[in-house]
Amino acid sequence: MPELPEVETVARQLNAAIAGRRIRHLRLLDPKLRAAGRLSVDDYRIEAVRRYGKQVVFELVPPRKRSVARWLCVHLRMTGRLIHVPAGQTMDATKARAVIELDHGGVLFRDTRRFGTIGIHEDQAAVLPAGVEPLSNELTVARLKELLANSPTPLKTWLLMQDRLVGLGNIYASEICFAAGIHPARPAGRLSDAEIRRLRTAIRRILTAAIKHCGTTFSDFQDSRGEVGGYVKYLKVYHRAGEPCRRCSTPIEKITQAQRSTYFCPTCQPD
DNA sequence: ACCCTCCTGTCA
DNA sequence: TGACAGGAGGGT
Repeated sequence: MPELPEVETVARQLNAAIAGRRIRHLRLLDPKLRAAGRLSVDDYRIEAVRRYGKQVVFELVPPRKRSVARWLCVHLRMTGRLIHVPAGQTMDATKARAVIELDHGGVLFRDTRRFGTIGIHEDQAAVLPAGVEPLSNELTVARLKELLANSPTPLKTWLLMQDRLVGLGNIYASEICFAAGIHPARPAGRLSDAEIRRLRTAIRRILTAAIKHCGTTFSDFQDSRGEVGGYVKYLKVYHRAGEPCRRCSTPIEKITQAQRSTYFCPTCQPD
């Protein structure tokens, strides 16, 4: 489910709802998460909730001034959800892998496939993603060209590599290739300057629009308020195999790249 | 570049 | 019953 726009949506909503709250206790219910809890976050105050790459990061300040700040990092992977439960509402933890109990209300971590992870860190450097944030000023045409240089990897697969750009996943990678008019199998390092400019524009335009619509719900994404993402109706190619291209009516094709589905229009994205 | 694995649920 | 699903790490 969650790629950059979905994670951004959840982080913004949680920040608005619980910044300033104190964590009473982080309850790890799924034994798979046991390793996360070696550092405690109990009694820490939530200064802010932000997106780092695809992670939702709770920036924490310690209860006593002498001790050091901590970062509680949640990676939702495929099916993770963070649900804000306001004070006074009963927290149904039966399907939760973890519960963040706050001084007022709390947050449930639900995650059907249990791929999601929780980590607690004491230095921010360990939390910062390796790749470039695609919506930051860092992503100039020149920087993108540098990142792409010499890579033989097919463009769509390249877009999923989190040590280059962070935050893109399977849905938006296909959508971005379509918006840029580039075939997903083109070697990333062999794009023309004009194509690189189109690619950068597409990355920013699609992500910004998707954030504006609170992400994409394909099957089960829900934000922290339990609502679905509104970007689904804007998808041009993802999950539309056989359906007519919205631009030229050619049937959308589906191929497999790096064991994952890719969707594209063979007319709008010539080889 | 290919393979598999971690899990569970849903759909053809 | 098998294919597939928004992610990512590992191995060859």
